[in-house]
Amino acid sequence: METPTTRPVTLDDVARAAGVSRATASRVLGGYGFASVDARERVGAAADRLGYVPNTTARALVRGSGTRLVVAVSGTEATVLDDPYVDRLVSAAARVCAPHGIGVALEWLPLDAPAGLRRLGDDRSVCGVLLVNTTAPVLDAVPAGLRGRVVSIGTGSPVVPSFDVDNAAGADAVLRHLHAGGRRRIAMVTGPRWLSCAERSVTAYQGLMRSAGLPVRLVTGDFTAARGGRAAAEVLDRWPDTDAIYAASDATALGVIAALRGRGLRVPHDVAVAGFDDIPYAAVSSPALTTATHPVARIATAAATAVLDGRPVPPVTAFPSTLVARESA
Amino acid sequence: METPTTRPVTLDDVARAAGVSRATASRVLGGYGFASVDARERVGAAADRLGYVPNTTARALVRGSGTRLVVAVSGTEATVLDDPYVDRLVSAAARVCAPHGIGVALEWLPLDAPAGLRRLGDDRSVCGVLLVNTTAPVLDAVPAGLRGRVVSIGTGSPVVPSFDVDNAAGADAVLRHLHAGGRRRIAMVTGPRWLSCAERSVTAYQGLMRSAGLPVRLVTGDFTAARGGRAAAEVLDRWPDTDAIYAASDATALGVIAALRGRGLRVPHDVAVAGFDDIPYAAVSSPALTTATHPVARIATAAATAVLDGRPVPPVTAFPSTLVARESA
DNA sequence: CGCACACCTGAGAGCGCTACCACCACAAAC
DNA sequence: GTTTGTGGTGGTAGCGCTCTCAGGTGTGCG
Repeated sequence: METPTTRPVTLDDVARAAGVSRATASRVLGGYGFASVDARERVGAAADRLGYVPNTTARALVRGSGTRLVVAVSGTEATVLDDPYVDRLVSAAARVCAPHGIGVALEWLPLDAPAGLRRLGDDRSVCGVLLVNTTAPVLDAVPAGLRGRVVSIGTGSPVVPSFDVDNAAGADAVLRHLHAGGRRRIAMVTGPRWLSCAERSVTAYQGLMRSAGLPVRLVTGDFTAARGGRAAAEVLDRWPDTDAIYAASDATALGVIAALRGRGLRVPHDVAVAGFDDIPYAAVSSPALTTATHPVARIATAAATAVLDGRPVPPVTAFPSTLVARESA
Repeated sequence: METPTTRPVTLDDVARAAGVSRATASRVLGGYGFASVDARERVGAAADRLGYVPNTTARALVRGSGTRLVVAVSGTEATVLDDPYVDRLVSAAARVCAPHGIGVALEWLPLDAPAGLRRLGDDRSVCGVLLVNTTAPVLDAVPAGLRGRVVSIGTGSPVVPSFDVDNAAGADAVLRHLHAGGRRRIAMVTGPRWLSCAERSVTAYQGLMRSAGLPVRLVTGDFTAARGGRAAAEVLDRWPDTDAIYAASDATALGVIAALRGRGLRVPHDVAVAGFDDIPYAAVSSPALTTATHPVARIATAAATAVLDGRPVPPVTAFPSTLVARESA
């Protein structure tokens, strides 16, 4: 219990106090190999009494296991690091890693400089990498030394397992809801077009519109509210009779609604608006936002767990997205 | 450049390739002690050629420096870990720590079990702790071994330096704006009352109301939108003539606005609403939210930097909060 | 009694690195 | 000539831990 004020308690101290060798103490505390009941009890008691906390740094060194999980975020500019989506990912990963003595680092990995990946692979303190907002070429360039320790959130690839929400299903649910509400001239504000996970929603949108004989009205966005506002203006300028806008993110949808309101249009009376993500503020916006769920924390938790476990993972893990019908559509 | 496929490159490899001893290579790469120009060049070239990446785990072990910064979040229940505020804090800290080879862990530290702090102090892999949403008694209980490696975000204490937004100034700015807009029956939905940083806004509110001869109308909230909605109902039930509500967080304010709208009241015409934080969605809510800034990322960055540097820090660092006047008030 | 096969233990070799220390060469000062 | 630096270098002792390996002590069986 009482730390000797200055020097930290080591395994040697515990072993000495328990009257066994360091090896035995390690076996007991590590829970592997053989150990007599007597030894187990004595070591456990000594560890408790001395307040022993294993030095995970030393353990990681000898095991060669690494102490950090790196969340590598790509994108066109470093400001993506400030995205609430990334915040949520990092935070959930940090929560999963904490009990294992592993910390999370957040780095920006420019898409045009995948060499950074090699450095991560050579860095023995890195036990795994979560690739976010990346592209297939980058995934294909993952060095061999990193295989099995890296997963992608969003973009898929044959070489790196990916975790993401089922974008197509979410888009499908939202668009069917819009259609069921009588909307026929439905525009979509997309995410960044280079992002394959964002593109899956676009494909779903296009497929559904075409099969229903409805016009395809696409405007490119970037998931942000500001861009959503500008995109809404563009939609109305190009297709003034639009009666619904499907935004690829809730932030975008909120921006769309604000822009619509600025033009004197009522939501959902004149134009219905639906988003994607079900962020906390979707429920309290005016009008409350109709959207589809995006279990970001669950995705990050699963991805981090997969890397930590190190077991083989199916190439694609898709999390269901369900409709949340509120007022805006 | 070319990693020998299997075994990672160590300092020994670099030293051998450069024709110097490991000690010299360490000195060159570590940038300390003496080294001839010739040695510097040879070691640098060899390191580049072999693609050497220092093993920060080994470095941390021998230096006794730790590889993780723990964000310890307190609160009444574990769900505070899902707070967007915490996400932002963790993410910003992870970004600061990454270049130093340090990872961030997120843990819940129950207020009634500060013993967890001792464990963190005894854990040699922990290089520092960021205490979030904690209380003065917990801060006073910080073990000696942790002093100098722990800072608090929010709550202050004589023993642990604290970083936070200037709550009082922010509250002051918002309330003066409300008053200037002609509002005289201003209610406040507070944060959790046990949280001293939240209480600073309350004190500012009370002081301002009293000195202006206005009624004090307090309802307790918890920073969430859901609680904000219920609090708004309570305000209107108790004081139906309320003409403004100051919420301790933007999330709360959004909940308040939704509840007001549910009662058929117009914002800001019937009741003005102001928040605190200036979250990204404040600008696109309907009506756009009047609020005061809360530089969460800057606070976390400063706090993490302070812990990493290890230099003495002033007991209190307050970040300015400025009014952002929009439509809701 | 010998032998196999459990179960259990401690010595010790590192993991990759830093930093202390001894040492060398050479130059300037006594 | 001896001392006292001063720039440069290499040997090596650890940091705290895991895990292999050699060596115990028992028990069951031929």
